Amino acid sequence: MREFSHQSWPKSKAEASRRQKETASQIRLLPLDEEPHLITAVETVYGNGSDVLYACAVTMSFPELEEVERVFAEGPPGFPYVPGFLYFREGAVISQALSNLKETPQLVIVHGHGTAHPRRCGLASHIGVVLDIPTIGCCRRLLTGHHRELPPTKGANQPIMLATRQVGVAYRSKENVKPIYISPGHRCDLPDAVSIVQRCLRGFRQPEPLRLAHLLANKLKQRSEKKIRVKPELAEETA
DNA sequence: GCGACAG
DNA sequence: ATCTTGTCGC
Repeated sequence: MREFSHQSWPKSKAEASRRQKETASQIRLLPLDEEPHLITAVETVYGNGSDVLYACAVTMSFPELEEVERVFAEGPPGFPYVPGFLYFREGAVISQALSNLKETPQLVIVHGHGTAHPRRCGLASHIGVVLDIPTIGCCRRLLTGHHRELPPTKGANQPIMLATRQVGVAYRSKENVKPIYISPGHRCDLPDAVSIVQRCLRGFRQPEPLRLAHLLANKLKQRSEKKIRVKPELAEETA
């Protein structure tokens, strides 16, 4: 996939905020220009103690949802964790993982928000603009905005409102389970974002590509950190 | 000033 | 995100 164009990372929240406003002006929320055949999901997990991020990107056929490719990357965060500024923390390692893909997908689902963001430029939107690819943000928790309560039934949904604008959808992807939060990132609109995520569900809370990316990113992390765990009460005997 | 706050 | 065992429910 397209090579990541290196950027400098901001040194302050003010600078980061300014970058987001500039980037937001480049976001295009239009219907997908083609039915995707390949969908990639990318997810990052955090190392224990060590300051390392582990990213995994998984490509699946669509709508069959069979895995076709998995790639990884790891590296240091580019920014401290500050709610609203995830791109500057995870963007580099995510871009690196995506650049390892042999085949370019027609759409990328990012674990994070798209336009459901204080400056309407969440992780998914920023990744989409920088790499010029269609993206969707799919998140487990709300960062900003509000929505009415959802019935417990699968498929229930409510608009996520930011001031008077709808920036996404709270969607009950599984009965009696907390909703997921869907918002378009770039080169995709809200109806298409919701439709695609719906069609990626396979009985779990998270859409299948994201669920798999999460599992594999954690597998990479555990292999990389080679943890040796011993039950405390058995430590003496073992030692 | 206070609360809220993706990973 | 993570620290954390068993447990309740589909």
